[in-house]
Amino acid sequence: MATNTDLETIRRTQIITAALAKLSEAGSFEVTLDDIARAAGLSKGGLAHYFSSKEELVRAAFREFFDRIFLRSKETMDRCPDPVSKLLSFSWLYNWDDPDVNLGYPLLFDCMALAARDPEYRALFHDWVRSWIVLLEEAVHEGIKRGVIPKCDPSGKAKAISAIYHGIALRWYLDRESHSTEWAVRSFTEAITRLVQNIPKKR
Amino acid sequence: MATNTDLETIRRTQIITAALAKLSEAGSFEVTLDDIARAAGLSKGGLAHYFSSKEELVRAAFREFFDRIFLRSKETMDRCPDPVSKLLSFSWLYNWDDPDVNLGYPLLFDCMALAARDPEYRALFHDWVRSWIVLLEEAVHEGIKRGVIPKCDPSGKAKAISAIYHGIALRWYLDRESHSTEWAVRSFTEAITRLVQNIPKKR
DNA sequence: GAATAAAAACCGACTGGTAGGATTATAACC
DNA sequence: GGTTATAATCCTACCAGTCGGTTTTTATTC
Repeated sequence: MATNTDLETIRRTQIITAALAKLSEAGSFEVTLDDIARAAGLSKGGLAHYFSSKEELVRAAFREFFDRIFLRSKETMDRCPDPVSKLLSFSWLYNWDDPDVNLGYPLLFDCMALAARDPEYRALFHDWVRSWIVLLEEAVHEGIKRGVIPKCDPSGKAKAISAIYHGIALRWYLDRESHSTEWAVRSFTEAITRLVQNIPKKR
Repeated sequence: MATNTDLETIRRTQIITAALAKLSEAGSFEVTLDDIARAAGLSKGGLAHYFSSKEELVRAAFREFFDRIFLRSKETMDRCPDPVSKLLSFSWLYNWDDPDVNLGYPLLFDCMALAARDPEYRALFHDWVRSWIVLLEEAVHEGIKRGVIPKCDPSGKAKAISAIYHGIALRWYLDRESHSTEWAVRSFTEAITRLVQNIPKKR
C-alpha cells in the first residue's frame, strides 16, 4: 500500500519522465503543460497539483536529467582502471542508438539557450559542468600521481577535456551529415590523448 | 535620390539589425514582432511589408549574422602569415568587450536549440560550420605543404579544431565564473597546437 | 513644372487561436 | 466528513498574422 509520500514520488517521477520526453521532442517553449500532462496520463489540473508552474517543472526535469547523466558518466568512468582510459571513457556520448543520447542532446541545447539569458539556468548548467569536471579532475590528478600524465593544473586540464567532448558532441549531433561518429571518436581520442601527453621536444 | 531597391535594402538592413539585437536579448521564442518592429522604427504592419512571417525574418537575421561572423573570421585569419597562427587566430571569440561576441553567443545558442529539432535551422548551422571548416582546412593544407604540420586528413583535422573552439566558447560564455578568458585562450592554444604537432616518440 | 494617376510603404486596430494559471467540481481515501 | 488527488472549466493575456485605410513616393501627362 502506497503511503501519501510514495504516491507523490511516483507521480512526480511519472510527470518528470513525461516532461523530459516532451521537452526533448518540442523544446521548452513549444511544449505545453497540456502536452506534458497528457503524456504523464494526467490532466492539467492534476499536474498543477505537483508543480505549481511550468518554470518549476521544466527546471526540475532538467535537473533530474543532468543528475542521471552524471551518474551514468561516473559509473562508466569507474569501470576504467587507468586514468587515461577514464578520461577517454565518454565515447557513449556519440552513439545514436543510446536512448539517453537521443533524449539528451535536445535537452542540453535547450538548457544552453536558456542559460544564455537566464541566470537560474546558468546555475543549472554550471552545476552540471562542475560535477563533470570534478570527475575528470580526479582522473587527471591520479594520472599525475601515477606519472602517466605530466604535471599540470588538473582543474584547467579537466575543463579543457570536458569542453572538447562538448564541442565535438555539438558538431556530431547538429551537423551529422559532415561529422560522422568515427570522426567524433577519433577526434576526441586524439585531442585528449595529446592533451595529456608529454610535450615533444623542440624540432 | 534613393531608388526603389535602395530603400528596400535600407529597410531590410534596418529591420535585420533590430531583429538581431532583439533576438539576442530575448531569444527567438520570446521576442515578438512588435518588439522588433519598434526597435526598427516601424510598426508591425510596416514590418510585415518586408517580411511575411516571423520565421522568415528570424532565419534571415541568423543567416545575415553568420555571414558577418564568417567574413570577420576570414579577414582576421588572412592577416596571419603562417598556417599555425592562422589556426590560432580566433582568440577574438573570447573577448567580452567585443560587440559581436556579446550579440552573437545568445544567437548561436538559439540557433543550435532550433537546429536540434528543425532541419531548416540545421541546414543553416551546417552552412555556417562548413564555411568555417573550409577556412581552417585551407590553413591545415598549407601547413602540411610547408611541412609545419604533419601529414593528416585536413578536413577531419579542421573539423576537430573548429569543434574545440566551439566547445571552449560554450563553457567560457555559459559558465564564466569557472571558465576565465585566460583559461579559454590557454586551452584552445594548447589543444590546437598539440593537435598539429608531430606525435612524440613512445616513452 | 505643376497636376494627376498609380504604386509603394506604412500604420494600427482587429481577429483567431493558444496557453498558463486559477477556480470549481468530483472522486478516492482514510 | 474531511483531506487529498484529479478532472473539467474558465479566465486572461498575449501574439502572429490580416486588412482597410492613410501617407509618401514615383511615374505620367499636359
